[in-house]
Amino acid sequence: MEYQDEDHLCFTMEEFALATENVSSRQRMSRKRNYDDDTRVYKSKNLEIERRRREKLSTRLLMLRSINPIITNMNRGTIIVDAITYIEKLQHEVQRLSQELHQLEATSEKTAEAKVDEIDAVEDMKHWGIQAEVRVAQIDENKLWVKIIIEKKRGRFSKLMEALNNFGIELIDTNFTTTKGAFLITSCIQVKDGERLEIHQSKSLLQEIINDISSKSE
Amino acid sequence: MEYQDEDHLCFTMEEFALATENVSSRQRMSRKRNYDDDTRVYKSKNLEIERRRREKLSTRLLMLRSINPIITNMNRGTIIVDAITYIEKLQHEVQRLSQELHQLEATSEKTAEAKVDEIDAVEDMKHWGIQAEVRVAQIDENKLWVKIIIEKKRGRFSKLMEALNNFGIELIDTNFTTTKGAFLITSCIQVKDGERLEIHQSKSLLQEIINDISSKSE
DNA sequence: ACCCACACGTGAGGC
DNA sequence: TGCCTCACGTGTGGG
Repeated sequence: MEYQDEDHLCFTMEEFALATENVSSRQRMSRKRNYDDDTRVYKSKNLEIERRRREKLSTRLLMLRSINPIITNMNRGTIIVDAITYIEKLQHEVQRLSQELHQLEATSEKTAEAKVDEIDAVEDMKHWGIQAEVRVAQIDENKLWVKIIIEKKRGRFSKLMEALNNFGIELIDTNFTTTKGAFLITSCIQVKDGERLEIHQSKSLLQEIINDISSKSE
Repeated sequence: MEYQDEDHLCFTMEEFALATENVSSRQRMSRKRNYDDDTRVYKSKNLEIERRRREKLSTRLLMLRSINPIITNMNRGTIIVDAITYIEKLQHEVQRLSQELHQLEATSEKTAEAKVDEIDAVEDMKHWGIQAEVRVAQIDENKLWVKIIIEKKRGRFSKLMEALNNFGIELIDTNFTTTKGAFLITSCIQVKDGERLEIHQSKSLLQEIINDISSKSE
């Protein structure tokens, strides 16, 4: 835009030489830079190259200025210092965000990790050769802790609930999760008042119920 | 480091003038820049100012180079283009991180927001006249989050499971707890494939189911 | 020898 | 007016 044309450049060079040396007796050089009939005029070889270099650098500075939103001045120096402050701000923001994200992931990844663990457990179970797992532990005289893993099929859970209810087993606290291809049920169950609770019997009963459900839904 | 001292600078300037004009008759200028006894030597007024400006700009460029870790070359132009690419990379990283964070927050905040939305639904439930509480929030296009509080009565939970199963509702994750006189069920449910999921319909359906169960077990 | 990048001093122009 | 920034052409040193 404010670039002078070639002639004016040459003229400026001449003026520069004149002002530098204050020589008035020298004849004026030709307007065309490529003329070399006048051997007094020295033309540097890397004139255009230097011109391209300056142009490229200016373009890059303009690009640098264009991508950061915080600009205080159009100056060549302030472009750089603005870029520096912007880079620092971005670095701090990245650090803050990654830290925040990491912190937030730490809380929500526990479930994912647990799920992954369960998936692995299910995979291990398939290696183990049995599709259903029943574990029973006694909590107190009429409470049991139960863990059940069965194949995931529609309606099995409600049937299991119904069967347990029919056998007088009451679920106190239950946690029920589906992972790919399996139900995982952990529950604290309680037998009816008056009935005696024996861990092996309960486990057999649970296995019978599960077998019944599995055979019916096959 | 490769900065020449003042004397050499002056000498370079003299050499530059000599080479430019090829004047051999002129006497050599003094080494000190501030001498002006030789009036032939033209000294621009903004020489030191320009020198400070260049020095400052060079320093800022070095600072700009020092804060970005990715440097391909020591060149003045590559410093700028490296800064540009680094800023772009930082911008993308900030955008990615914030988006990820926002997305992660949305999963945990959606339930809260939905809960707030459903609170007035719960208020409507009191008009319905039954002690049961049903809250429904949408997780994604075919998943709902459900919270149910009903009176604790034997077999209600299994009946509820059965009813839900009959209506094509599948329980993915369920947490079931009995406290004094009540069942508390929170569950992530999923409708059958092909069925469309509408939150108010699902809530009405749940309310009907619970109402039916409650009336039958009265 | 060439090429490239940089520093230099200076004029032009804007405020 | 002065101050400040920029573009210019050139010399120079390193590869």
